[in-house]
Amino acid sequence: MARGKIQIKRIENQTNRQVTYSKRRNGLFKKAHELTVLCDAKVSVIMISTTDKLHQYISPSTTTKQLFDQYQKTVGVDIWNSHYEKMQEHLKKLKDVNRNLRMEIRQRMGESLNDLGYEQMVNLIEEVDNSLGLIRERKYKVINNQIETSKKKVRNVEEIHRSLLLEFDARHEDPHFGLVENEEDYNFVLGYPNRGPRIIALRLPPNHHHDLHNGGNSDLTTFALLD
Amino acid sequence: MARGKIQIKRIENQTNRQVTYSKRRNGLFKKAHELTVLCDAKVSVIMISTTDKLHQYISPSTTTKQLFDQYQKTVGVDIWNSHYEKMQEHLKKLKDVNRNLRMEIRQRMGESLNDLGYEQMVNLIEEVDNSLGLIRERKYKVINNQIETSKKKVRNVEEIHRSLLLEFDARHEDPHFGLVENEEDYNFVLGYPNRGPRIIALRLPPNHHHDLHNGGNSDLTTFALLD
DNA sequence: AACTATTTATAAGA
DNA sequence: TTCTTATAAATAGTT
Repeated sequence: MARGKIQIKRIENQTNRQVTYSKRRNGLFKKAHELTVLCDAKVSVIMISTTDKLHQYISPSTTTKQLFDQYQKTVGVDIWNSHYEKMQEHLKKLKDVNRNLRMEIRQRMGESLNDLGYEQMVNLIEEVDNSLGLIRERKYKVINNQIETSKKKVRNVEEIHRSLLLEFDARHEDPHFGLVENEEDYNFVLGYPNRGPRIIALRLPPNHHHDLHNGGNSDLTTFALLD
Repeated sequence: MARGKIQIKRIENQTNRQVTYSKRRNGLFKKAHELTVLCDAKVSVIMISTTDKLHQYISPSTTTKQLFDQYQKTVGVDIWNSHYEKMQEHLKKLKDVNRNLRMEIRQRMGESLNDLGYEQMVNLIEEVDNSLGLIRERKYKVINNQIETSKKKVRNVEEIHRSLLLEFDARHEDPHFGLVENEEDYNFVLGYPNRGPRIIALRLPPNHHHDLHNGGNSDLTTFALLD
């Protein structure tokens, strides 16, 4: 279109083709943009060169995805819906499952019982009753475990106490040995490496911290269960 | 670009805009096609006017879908993914919620209690116990409703019986009238339009069908509650 | 990448 | 819409 007319056919010279591609690409994008502004339209231009390089123009008022969605809607071609719709189905199913689970919980909580027939209600009662039994059972197991370990600790302490008494008796006649070192041993065995408490009998083992504090049972109460 | 330079800004005159859109659209498509041929490239031009009309040019050597797939591969993964990833996040969240709901149910059923501390277990027992109470309450309400409606039906039957007896007495001296029609009336009121059972006192009303059959209560047992 | 002769696109008017 | 045409813009070939 300048310095000579050209035929509209493939430019065989590779360099020329490349140059023309670059020039005309810019021209096209410029025109596309002018159209966008002048006519308030939405334009997407995508081009791929022979060397597989991709360039695109998209109107500022939109996105390529939006435009393609609209294209799809209009033309009715399915580009990515297979993917998309599967996900949406999956989502819907999950939501349904979720709703049912919530319903089950509500019914187990004694709510939303209007939908249940008499028979279903009787079954539900039996189930919840069973569950209650299971949980109570578990609670007692936990308590028993706590008691067992407590007993072991106490036995341990008593044994140490005895051996200390024996040692004390043994050293009674040998005034060169004090009891300081022994006390440290004592504490060490109990899990208090240094400066442990002097009154051991009233102290719970360290792993007793959370489980028994609340729920109506203090450490002392629990200890009362030991005998 | 002719008969006067123009500013590149929205053409306010609606008709002018439309005309310019049409002209320049053709120009753009022509340029796109020239580029396609001259440079052996693939070009897609999609545009949507203010009036939501869609026009497109696509190089003959390809299809819009192909080009867009390539676009996706090269750039669009990101754009597409904004949508996609959000859906996946949503999916993940739903799955999590789902898992938690299932866990709650399992715990209410007395399973998977290992993760619960003592206090939590005590709370759970209290809750399940409350729930059990609520459901039982509901059961009794349902039973009472059934009883109430049964009583009403019975009262109704008794009244009809009485009136039939009266009628029978009244017609005792008039042998022209039989009791066949009366029996049909009788059955009709009870919900048995034709050929109803003769022994009415042992039959439950029709709406009693499912609810009381199982769960340890037979029809007879339930009827025993009526007095 | 810049230049420029020439072609092409197109704004305004019909 | 289409045609016309003066003129702006694009660009092919060159530097």
